[in-house]
Amino acid sequence: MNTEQQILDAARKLFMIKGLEGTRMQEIADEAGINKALLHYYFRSKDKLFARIFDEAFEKILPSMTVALERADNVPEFVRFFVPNYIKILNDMPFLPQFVIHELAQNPSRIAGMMQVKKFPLQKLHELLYLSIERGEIRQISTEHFLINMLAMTVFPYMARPIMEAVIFQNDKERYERFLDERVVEVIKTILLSLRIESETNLPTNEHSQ
Amino acid sequence: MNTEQQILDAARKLFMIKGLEGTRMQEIADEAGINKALLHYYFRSKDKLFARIFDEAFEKILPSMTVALERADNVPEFVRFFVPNYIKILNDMPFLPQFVIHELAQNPSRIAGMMQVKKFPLQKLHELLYLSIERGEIRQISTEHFLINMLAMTVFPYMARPIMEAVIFQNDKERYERFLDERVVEVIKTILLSLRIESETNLPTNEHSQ
DNA sequence: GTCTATAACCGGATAGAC
DNA sequence: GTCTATCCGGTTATAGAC
Repeated sequence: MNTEQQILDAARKLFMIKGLEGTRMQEIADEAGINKALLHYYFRSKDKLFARIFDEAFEKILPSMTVALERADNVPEFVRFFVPNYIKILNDMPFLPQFVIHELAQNPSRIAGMMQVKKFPLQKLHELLYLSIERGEIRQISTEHFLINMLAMTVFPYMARPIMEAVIFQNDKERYERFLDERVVEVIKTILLSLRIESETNLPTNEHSQ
Repeated sequence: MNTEQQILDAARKLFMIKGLEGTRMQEIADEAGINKALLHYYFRSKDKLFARIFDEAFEKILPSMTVALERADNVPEFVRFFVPNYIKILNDMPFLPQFVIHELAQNPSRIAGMMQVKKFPLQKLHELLYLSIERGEIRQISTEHFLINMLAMTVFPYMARPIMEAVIFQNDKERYERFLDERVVEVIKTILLSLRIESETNLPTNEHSQ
């Protein structure tokens, strides 16, 4: 396995949890099993290495929404496709949202150049939602509140894990893992019920579980 | 106004957004309008000053739940009391959750000594919820999922603001503020509907709004 | 209590041998 | 490409005058 990739893996692991300022170049070198000077040989500076990791992380945040919208013909279909797929990403990279948000809070300009932000298909979701509302299939709700509600319930258990695991689960890691496994079903159920789609009360329990 | 308080105010403001590693002692001194050496005179070290701010912040996270539970005789009452009160705290300190979670992710042991964690009245909420479920007033749901759903929808719009404001609201700060104002009503409505309390469909819109 | 000056340390970056 | 040794700037912390 080549050195550049080892560095990127080590940097990702550390930056994700400890952030830009909290991570030492020495730590990255140790984690990658190489010399500190090599980091500069491959990436010139800490800032450049970080930018690479951040951009790569940001890439993973938005596209799954686009995919889910392309495949869905109605709101329940969208929810049932989006939630399990997003949770799959979160299981792979549990610190992703926390990382991106923390760094964006310090340096909002990082988001400026990102193309995906402009391409974000909010309009597509809006049309899907309002078609359903006009048909009387779901209750009146704004696209923004709907989207934030769904994202919140999906993402929050991962972001807030340090405090939730301690306060609610007395630091029982395994119980928290099991709790996270239940989220796919629970989030879909809660979202659809809150839209008052009565016929969706009985949901399949494992079709989308990982 | 005394120097110690000025220092604490400055430190809180900066630590909240930039974190422990991201904040310079010089910045805190400048913000407080005093000399850098005075920081050490009053708090000995950066770590000790930070610990003071962190503990004080953590204090604000849990108690409002306890209060809401003490005053509530049933689930809708609890939700209607908790959500607006928590949002009031978040409006005062929008970075509070992000701050606590980020620092807890680096150093989970910070939570170890906190008494409030052990005092957290999960059992009380559990009893309230299961009484309602047995009475057939609300659907079957675990206390943990219910609590996380409510917290997620309440807290997430504040935590994720940097990315949500950019992606969904094209960095329109005022629109985001208005969106946040709508959350009290929207979160209560979504939670109660998702529990299938049909009679709660029509909610008062301003009783608890700030 | 508050300041200036400085010590002590740490971390990112570079030079240069191999 | 990879290493050791070193530089240099910045940051925390302290000494000591007022």
